[in-house]
Amino acid sequence: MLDIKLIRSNPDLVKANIKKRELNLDSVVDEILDLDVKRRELIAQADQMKAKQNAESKKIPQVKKEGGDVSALMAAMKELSSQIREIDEKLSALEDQQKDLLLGLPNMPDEDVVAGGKEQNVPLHYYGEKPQFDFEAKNHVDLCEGLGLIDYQRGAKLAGSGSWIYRGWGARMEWAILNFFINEHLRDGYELLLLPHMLNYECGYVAGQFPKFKDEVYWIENASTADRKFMLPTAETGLVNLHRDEILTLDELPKKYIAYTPCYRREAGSYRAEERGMIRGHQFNKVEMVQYTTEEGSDAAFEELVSKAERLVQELGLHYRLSKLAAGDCSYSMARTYDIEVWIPSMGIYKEVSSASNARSYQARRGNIKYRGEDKKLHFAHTLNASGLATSRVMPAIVEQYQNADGSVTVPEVLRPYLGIDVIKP
RNA sequence: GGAGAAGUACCCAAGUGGUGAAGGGGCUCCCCUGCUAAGGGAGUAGGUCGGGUAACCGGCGCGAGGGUUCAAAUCCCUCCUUCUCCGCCA
Repeated sequence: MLDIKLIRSNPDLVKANIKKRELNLDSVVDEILDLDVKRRELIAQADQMKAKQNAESKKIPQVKKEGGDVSALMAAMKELSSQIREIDEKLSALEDQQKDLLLGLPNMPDEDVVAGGKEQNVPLHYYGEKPQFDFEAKNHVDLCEGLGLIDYQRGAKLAGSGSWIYRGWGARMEWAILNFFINEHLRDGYELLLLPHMLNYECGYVAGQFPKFKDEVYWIENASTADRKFMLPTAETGLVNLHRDEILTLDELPKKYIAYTPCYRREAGSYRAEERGMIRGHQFNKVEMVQYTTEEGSDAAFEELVSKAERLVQELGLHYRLSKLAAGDCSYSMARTYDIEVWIPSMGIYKEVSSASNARSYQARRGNIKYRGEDKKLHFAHTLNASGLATSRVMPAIVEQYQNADGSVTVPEVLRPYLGIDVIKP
C-alpha cells in the first residue's frame, strides 16, 4: 500500500511511477484524492460534534446530582448523537471505498528501474558457459523418466495434470538440494522456520496477493465451519506476516529468515511443450529468504539476498544469468526485482530459479510492521524476499546440464556428501 | 470437536453505566546520600486519525467487530486468542 500522504502531496510522481509498469491508473489516483478531501471534511465535522458531545455529556451527571432536570439536555444530546451517527456512516463508507482503491495501486518502482514490460528486462551478467554436448542431449523429462527420478504418469493419476512424484534417487536428489540450501543459509546466520501451509486471509492481504489475486491460490474450506484458508503460494506469504502488527526494535534488525515449503499454485497453466516436466506445476519446492530491515539497510539487504541466491547456483556449477526486471515485470508489491535464470539446454532458454525483490515499505504498510528508529520515531519496516532457491526448477537444470552420453547424470560436487553417490545411472 | 473460564499498558492487577481508566512492580528522569542498598519526588495507555508553520488542540483507542444508550472497559450479539477439563490423534 502506498502512503496516502505521498499521494496527496505528490500525485504526479505516483501517477508517473505507475505508468512505468505500463498501467495507467491516473483516474484511480484522482478518485482517491477526491475521496480524501471529502473524507477529511467529514472527519473534521464529526470530530467537532463528538467533542461537543463529550463536553455536554459530562454535565448530565452533574446536573442530576444537583437535582436539576436533564430531560431537555438529553433530548438535545439524542439529536446530536443521531447526527454523528449519520456522518460516521457516510465516513466509513467513504473510507472503505478509498481503501479499496488504495489497495489496488501497485508499489512504485525504484528510480533506476526502467519503464516497460518483460522485453525491457536487462541481463546484468552471465555466469559460466552453456554446456556443449558431443552427443544428442536429452530433455529433463526424458532423463528423469529414464532414470526413474520422476513419475509423471502416476503424479497425474494422483492429482491431475501439473503434478508429479519424486521417487528414488529423484526424491533423494530433491531432498539433498533442499538440505544443501538450508545449510548454506544457516551458515549465513538465517533462522529456519517451518511454517503452516494453510494461511488466513490476512496473510495474503499483507503480502499483496489479495484482494487482487485471490483467485490464483487454492482455498481450503470446511462446510461445517466458516473459516477459510488458502494454501500458501510461496513461503514469503507467511514470512512477511510473522511480525504483522508489531513494533520491532532497532537492535533486532535486520531479521533474517528462511523457510522451506512447497508452493501451491493454480496456474500450472501453459501446456506448451516448453513447460513440460517440472518447469511449471501446481506444487513445487522452494527455500525462501526474507529480511525485515530499516529504510537505510534496505539496499544492502537486497544486494545480500541477490548474491546469496547467486552463490547457490554457482556452487551447483550451473550456467545462469542475472536479470534486472523492468517495472512492468516486477510483481505488484515490489519496487525492484532481479531474477536468476538458469540455462535449460533442451529449451534453449533461461528459466527463473530465484526472484529477489525489495517491497520497501509496501507490505509493511499493509501489515502495520514498524520499527523504532534512531530518532525514536516509528517507521515502517522494509521487507525483502528472494528464493534461495526454487529446487523444482533447479533439478531440471542439473539433470540437463550434468547429463552424460549414456543417459546418466553426474551429481554436482556439493551434493555428493548429501547423496553418497557421484553419478545417477539408469 | 464438546463444556467451562478469561483477555485492561512492559508485567501483575482494580474497575458492573456518568467528570481525567485505581494501585503495585518494572523502566526513565530528578532529589537525598562517600559508593551501593534503602528512601523521597516526578513521568510512564503504546499508538493512530484530523486540524495547525509550530507550541498545541481535538477525535478514536480496555482482544476484534457490531448493537443498546444522552453516555459503554462495564449491558447484549458475533468472532478471535489463551487457559482448564473431556473427546480424538501422529
